Amino acid sequence: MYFTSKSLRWGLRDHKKKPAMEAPIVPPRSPAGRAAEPPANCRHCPALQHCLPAWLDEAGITEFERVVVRRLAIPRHQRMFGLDAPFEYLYAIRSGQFKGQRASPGGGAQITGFYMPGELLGLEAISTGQHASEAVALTDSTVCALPYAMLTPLLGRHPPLLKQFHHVLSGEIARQQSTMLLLGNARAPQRLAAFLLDQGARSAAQGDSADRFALRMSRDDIAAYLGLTGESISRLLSMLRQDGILNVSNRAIDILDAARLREVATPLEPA
Amino acid sequence: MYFTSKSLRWGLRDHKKKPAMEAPIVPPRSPAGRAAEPPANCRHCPALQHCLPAWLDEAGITEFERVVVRRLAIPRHQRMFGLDAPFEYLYAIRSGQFKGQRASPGGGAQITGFYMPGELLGLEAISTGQHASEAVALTDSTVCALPYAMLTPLLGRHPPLLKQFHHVLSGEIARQQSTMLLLGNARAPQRLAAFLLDQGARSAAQGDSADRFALRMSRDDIAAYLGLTGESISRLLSMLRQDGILNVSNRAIDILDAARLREVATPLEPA
DNA sequence: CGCAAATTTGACATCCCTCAAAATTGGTGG
DNA sequence: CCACCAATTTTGAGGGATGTCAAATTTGCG
Repeated sequence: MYFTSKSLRWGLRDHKKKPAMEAPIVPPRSPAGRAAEPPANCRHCPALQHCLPAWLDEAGITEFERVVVRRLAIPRHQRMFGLDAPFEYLYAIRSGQFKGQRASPGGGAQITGFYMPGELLGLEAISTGQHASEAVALTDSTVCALPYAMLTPLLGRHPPLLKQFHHVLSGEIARQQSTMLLLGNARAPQRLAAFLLDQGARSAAQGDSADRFALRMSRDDIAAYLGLTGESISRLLSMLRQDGILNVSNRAIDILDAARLREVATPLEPA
Repeated sequence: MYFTSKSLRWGLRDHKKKPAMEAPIVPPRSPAGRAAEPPANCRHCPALQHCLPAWLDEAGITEFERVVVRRLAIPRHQRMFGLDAPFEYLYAIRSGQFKGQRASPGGGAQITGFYMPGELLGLEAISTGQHASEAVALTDSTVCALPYAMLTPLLGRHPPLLKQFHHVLSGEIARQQSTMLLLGNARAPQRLAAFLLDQGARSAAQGDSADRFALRMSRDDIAAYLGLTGESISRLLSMLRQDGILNVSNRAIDILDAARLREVATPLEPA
């Protein structure tokens, strides 16, 4: 039988119990109090070229730095902002890596993206003034907290800043569309292959190798991003290894045959 | 066996052949040439309160109208902009409804959203200067083409416009996150129930009834949005009707038991 | 009124989840 | 530096949700 009536009540997927072992929430309203870091210095920031002030002139950068309240250190596993927290800051990643996730009312969670240095976190909250998702550090990280209320007037006065801000917002929309395409149309092997290729490309964008990199997230994180289970990720990685496409050593990935991996990610059309 | 090696080559889902029967592409570079419509008049636009100039003062609206080149009529099934088209305009929906979709290299397609009056189309293209997705009218519609290059300087001079623009961009990010949550975490009945509730809410936001409305899109469109097949949508609608939750008459939906529909959309957690 | 397209319904196949247990890794204290 | 334990990862067996294929029915449009 198909779709029995009682099947309507089937719960969301939610396998192992979640110990909710996230790090304690840090009060988001006083980021400056968390770490006595030196004030931001964009000129020497390794992420500058991917960040908001990328195209600002010297005077603009100086003004921008005055707005950037302070650099923050976020240890691994710590939440930077939580669900339903009031929106006050955008966070620019200076170093490290984050995951963005949204909880479902049924207890599940979807990871909406992984974020690298130069990228902005919290963009979804501008609209409602409340964070609809949360961000968790995957590695020890540093970020710059940008008070949105002070950022806005700057945008009006510095066209390059405005342009870059819109570039970032639009890029996030485009990236999420790609993810939706994966979630809605691709089978599991294609999802994972596309994910690995994307991770490689991002690794390259940060100046590292495109086919040798370390995954910073767990199998379950990858699964929650791709709409699969951790077990499936594990099985698929084993297959790719057996096929000689990858070397996998725990979280270290070595792409041996990128061409074949691309074939897995993009199957040919049926003749 | 599980995930056999050759299963890696499995194609993307792609059921019935697509006759690619979309309407002919209208050259996107000269929207003013398509229809000899009167110039835009935001003050009397039914969609004003959801649109960009919502919070502008009189002088601001006048200036904004000078930027809005012209109103366009887009007949049902016509594509407004296509994949890989160069980005030049944002399109504000004045009346009607659109679907946004992104093609997958394997021949499939994911519908990234349905868009109502006052909403903006083409936001994903700001980042790269190329449209990564396409927009197709679900009903005869009218839109306003906003040349992005002329819009930008206006944003810097009118803070309410800038604020509304960011509200729209951020809202689109948040909406897509919700869709990803559905695609990655929810079973088919929950996806459809959530979709129907959302359609009802949007109907209400346009001033109509929240539990009596017409779906403007086909079953296959709903399926392509929810990551399912048209057959599944049909079956699920039949079940909801048999359970007394809905009345379905072709594309007319009548929600009889909204409380139960919400239960289907949000199953209780396992004890 | 007639035909193409959309929808519904049925039977069957399969992809991937669920449950379970073994193996490995990483962090921590001695 | 090593031992220990928790967390993560791997692997296996089996079942269920939903896709695929096919045919019947209804709807929409000229």
